[in-house]
Amino acid sequence: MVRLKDIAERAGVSIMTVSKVLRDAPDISANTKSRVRSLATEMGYVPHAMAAGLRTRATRLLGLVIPGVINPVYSRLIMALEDRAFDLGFDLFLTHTLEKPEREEFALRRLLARRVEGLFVIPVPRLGDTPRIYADLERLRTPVVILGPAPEFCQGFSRVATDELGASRDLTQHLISLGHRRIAFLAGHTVSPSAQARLDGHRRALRDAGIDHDDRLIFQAGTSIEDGFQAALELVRESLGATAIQAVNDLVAIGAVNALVSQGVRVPEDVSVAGFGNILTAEHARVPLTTAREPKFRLGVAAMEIMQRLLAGGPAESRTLRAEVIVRKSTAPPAVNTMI
Amino acid sequence: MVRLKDIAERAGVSIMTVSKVLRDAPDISANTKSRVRSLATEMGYVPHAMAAGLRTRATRLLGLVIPGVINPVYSRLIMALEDRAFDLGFDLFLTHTLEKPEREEFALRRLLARRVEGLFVIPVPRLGDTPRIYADLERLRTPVVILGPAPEFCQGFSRVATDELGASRDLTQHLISLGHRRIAFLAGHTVSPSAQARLDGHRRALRDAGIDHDDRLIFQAGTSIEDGFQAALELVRESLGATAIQAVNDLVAIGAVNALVSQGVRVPEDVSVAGFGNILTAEHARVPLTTAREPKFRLGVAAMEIMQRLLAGGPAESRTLRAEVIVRKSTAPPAVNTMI
DNA sequence: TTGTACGCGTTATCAC
DNA sequence: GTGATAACGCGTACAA
Repeated sequence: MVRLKDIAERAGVSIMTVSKVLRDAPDISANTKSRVRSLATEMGYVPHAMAAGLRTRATRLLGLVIPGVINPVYSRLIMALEDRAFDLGFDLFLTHTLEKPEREEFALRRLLARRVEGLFVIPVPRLGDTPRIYADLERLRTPVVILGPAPEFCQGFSRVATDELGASRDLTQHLISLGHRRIAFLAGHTVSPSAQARLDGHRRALRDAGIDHDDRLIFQAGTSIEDGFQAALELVRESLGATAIQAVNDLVAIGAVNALVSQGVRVPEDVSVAGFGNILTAEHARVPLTTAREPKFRLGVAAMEIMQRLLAGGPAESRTLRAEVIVRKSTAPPAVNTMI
Repeated sequence: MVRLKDIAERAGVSIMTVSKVLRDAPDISANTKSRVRSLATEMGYVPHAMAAGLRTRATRLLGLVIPGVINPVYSRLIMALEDRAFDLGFDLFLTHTLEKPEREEFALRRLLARRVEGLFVIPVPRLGDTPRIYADLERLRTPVVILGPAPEFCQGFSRVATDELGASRDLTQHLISLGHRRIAFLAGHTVSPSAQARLDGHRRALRDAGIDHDDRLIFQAGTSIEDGFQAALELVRESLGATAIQAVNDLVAIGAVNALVSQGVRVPEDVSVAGFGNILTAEHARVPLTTAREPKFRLGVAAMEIMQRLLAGGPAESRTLRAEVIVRKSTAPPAVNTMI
């Protein structure tokens, strides 16, 4: 590889002069600049960012530590994150924890050895004390932004997250505003805090609207298309008079739509279906659904904004963003004679 | 940050000795080793990988240049890639091209400046001559593995890809083996080479089985759930006597299932539906579908294998992997009296 | 406007 | 077994 030294020799100037030219320093004559520049191009010079970083003590490196890119819930967030970081001149390391604590610890230590200036982390959930590596991160004052719900031991770090309860409430309110009074809720797994928050939001909206909630309308579904399918089938069998369905996520909602149409129920003419839009991207989920899409894009931008302030020496800060309800050619007011 | 120098001073030995201890060199006394090691731990020493890399001229850095992690088609591949790279001690840069040539070029140049030892690239498709950056990569002899279908100007590089034609043919053969003779095909966009390959595979299977292909059974769909829905509706309207449907991908297939059940057609009892399994992960697509899943995991492993050989100085090599047909409680032989 | 001296944190080499 | 010296490629500080 071509070094500054090589260019300097061929140009008959010092290394320093070449270095200054390539960084466009003001104290170099136009003449020298053009000569050195064309030589650099001709010789195919590629700067050595790491060597420069060693000298300047600034690596412009960031680390992303997530369970895995296979989880589509976070892909928008990651896109936005990388996009902003790239434009700001940072390069981003990608590491997967696979939800394994040892692997997370190992990955973080390796990134520290790379001298990353900051870290974006989706922590591996675990019980017990603060893991050693997290204590180390705090001690080293490494800028860290936690993405999404943070476990207990991450309280000291900055954080960006979605207001899931609020989004779910908004979704229910939307259905209520259309005139729906009996809304079935296909819930997720009870152990999931996020699923719980969505159920809570749903309940709060009902309460705020003065609607008695009927616990029979709440079904334990799960998180997949098939889970939604089965739950909706059961719902139809029980004939509870629901005119709308809200699902814990969009996959469950799609399953519900499948089940409904298979039973001759039209969507959304007869029954409205709404769900939290995590998994399927807008381009794919072209089914008659109303979704509360998590503002993942804005989340990514916010995360990078916070990172910048941390890098500038600012204190930890957290932000919770509201989701937006997106109505896709879809939700309808309750049909007069059709109930399930 | 603690440096070797700091440890050396406190331990009363030379920097060199500390360096050797931490790399577990054989020519250091057990005594010195344990003393220096405990001191390093106590002082919270974190090695400086970049400085070491500068000296050894080995960065153990790889770059991943893809359109965006939002595209679920490649997420499994990326998972496997990162996993293997990590275990082998490589750290991975993530950069998005967003399908923009300028951005791709810029990203690649930045990674070269980081002195990555190799690159995994999903190239931005473009017409015309070999882009400058690709010519540079060849000239620099940078180890590059192209992921997926490669444009003309990437012929010189290594490559891993799926045999899409073969997978589609396998899928059709599976349907044929169940007794289906009239199989509708919901095709993708004609400009997509990949969609074209899948159609070709379908046709070849029909021909090999001696089945006349009826062009009316081929529908232009697209790539989304909604596209599949519309195409299947039209299929039902036209009453062509199909007993099975094969879709260009799993989203289109799901849309088709939706459409069928909405028309009172049972799946898979009445009509079998099959599709290429790209988008939805196995955990999510729990609908009655048969899929030919691209062996993304194996693709990622293969990509890293090739990269290792390139790093060792080996020549460019390419591998095409077969997909596997996965039958999910799904495809059924043709029903006697039900045709669409 | 250009050049010299030195250091960033580490390791290869070879002498002791 | 241990350490002195130089070098990796570059940039800061200051002198010329």
